[in-house]
Amino acid sequence: MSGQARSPRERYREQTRAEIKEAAVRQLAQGGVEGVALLRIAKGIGMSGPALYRYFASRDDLLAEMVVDAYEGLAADIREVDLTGGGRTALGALAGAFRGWAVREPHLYLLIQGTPVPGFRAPAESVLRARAVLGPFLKVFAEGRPLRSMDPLVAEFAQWLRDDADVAAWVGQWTGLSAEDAAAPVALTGAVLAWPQMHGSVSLEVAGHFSGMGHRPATLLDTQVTLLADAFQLA
Amino acid sequence: MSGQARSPRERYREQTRAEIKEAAVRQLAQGGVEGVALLRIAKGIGMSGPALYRYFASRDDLLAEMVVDAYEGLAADIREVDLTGGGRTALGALAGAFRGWAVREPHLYLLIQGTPVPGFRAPAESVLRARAVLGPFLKVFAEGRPLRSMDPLVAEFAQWLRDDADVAAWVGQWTGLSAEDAAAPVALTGAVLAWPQMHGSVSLEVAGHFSGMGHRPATLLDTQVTLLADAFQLA
DNA sequence: TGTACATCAGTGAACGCGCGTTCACTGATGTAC
DNA sequence: TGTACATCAGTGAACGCGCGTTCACTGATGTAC
Repeated sequence: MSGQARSPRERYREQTRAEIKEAAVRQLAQGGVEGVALLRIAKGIGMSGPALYRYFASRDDLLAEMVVDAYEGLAADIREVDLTGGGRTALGALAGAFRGWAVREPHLYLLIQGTPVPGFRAPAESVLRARAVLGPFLKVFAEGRPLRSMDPLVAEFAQWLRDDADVAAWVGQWTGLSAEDAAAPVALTGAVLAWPQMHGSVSLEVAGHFSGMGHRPATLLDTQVTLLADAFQLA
Repeated sequence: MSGQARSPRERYREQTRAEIKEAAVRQLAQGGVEGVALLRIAKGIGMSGPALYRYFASRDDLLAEMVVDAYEGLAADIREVDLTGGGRTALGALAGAFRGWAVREPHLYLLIQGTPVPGFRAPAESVLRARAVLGPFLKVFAEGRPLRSMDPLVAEFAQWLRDDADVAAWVGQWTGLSAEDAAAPVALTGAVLAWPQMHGSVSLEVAGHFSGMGHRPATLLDTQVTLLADAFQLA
């Protein structure tokens, strides 16, 4: 992560941490969140149980780090999408990257976007990571000219933009717009509307609810993207 | 359920079964699926643990019945929606009923539409119940005239309709259309597209992912419904 | 209406299991002089 | 370069917990004659 010179011990430590997290992800894939068990992880990588406490303060700590890592992984894929050209092409590419990551890491997608784990408080850091995921969508929708039917939703997001300086800063960072610009609430509305659109089909696909149905999930997502692009009259 | 005369013993038995399920739902609300524990349920209703085995063969059996009940509850709410008039008004009412039930019973919504429980196979019966939920949507979309951009998806669903007699029968039952009618795949496409649209915003709302965001979830859902109604040019 | 028997609801004890976490410890690795 | 000490990684034993499920049983309720 940092470019600082690290001692062999530090290098080894980080390597072991990574190994533990990899084992945890493997267990997540097999048995869901409840299947992530420290003792079994330890056994899996040839350690005794208590040894893990050298690396993570508790099971919840490990889970919290996995959540942050997952958001970061998704955000990284989104970040790599080429936005030059903008418009509905860029939107489709973003949505494709979103779905691509989710299909590749279904258990991780469900970890961060699925049923919340009872008693487990998501780390505050994950909100920031979630914003990194949606950021590029802001850029695309800043060029949008929404249909009249979007007005009520745009109005609500405009209000939010006025009330919440953090959100305004986030929008500004990705679009260069200030909260007063008329395009700012449009960008925000588009991005936040894109989220449930994508989540709708992607989460059902990843959870297996489309099994036995005669359509390609990608076609479904493309169709949803088109609806959205039309509503914002993207080029 | 049936109108048959039941002995006092049978009445008592059903009453106890219901009581057990109510306690299970209460635990589901508190601690998620993993929080549903037979021993704790028993304690909650003043019974000893093993007594529950008179009523349910296993924990999975109880869970399976809860899933079916939940689908039935949602389907019942949907069924009561007044569809006279049709068009986007009817669609909005259906979507509102869908969200209304989910918001009222968030844990049940997550049970049937959220992250699948690892190792737990959903009962086959639940597929039928799920179709009961989507049935009324078929009726509304049978009147739709989809935009060209819907063509790829409609084509895939038309193919499915040709391949799967069960689905064709289901569509016929709600719309009176045969699989050859051009309107049949349109109805199917609309209903199945409405599902992820609604699920997208409803599941994020119910899972708490909208907390701290400055919009009314109902407005978001209405907007998604409008996109859909436009795409099918509903009256 | 009364009696003999079958069915059913419910109990308490016990099973084996895997879990998260703590503790006192051993031995290896790094650091200061 | 060598020695004394501090830091760290890892272990084995043990804790208390709650779980699903089985078993042999007791007592109440229903049924047949």
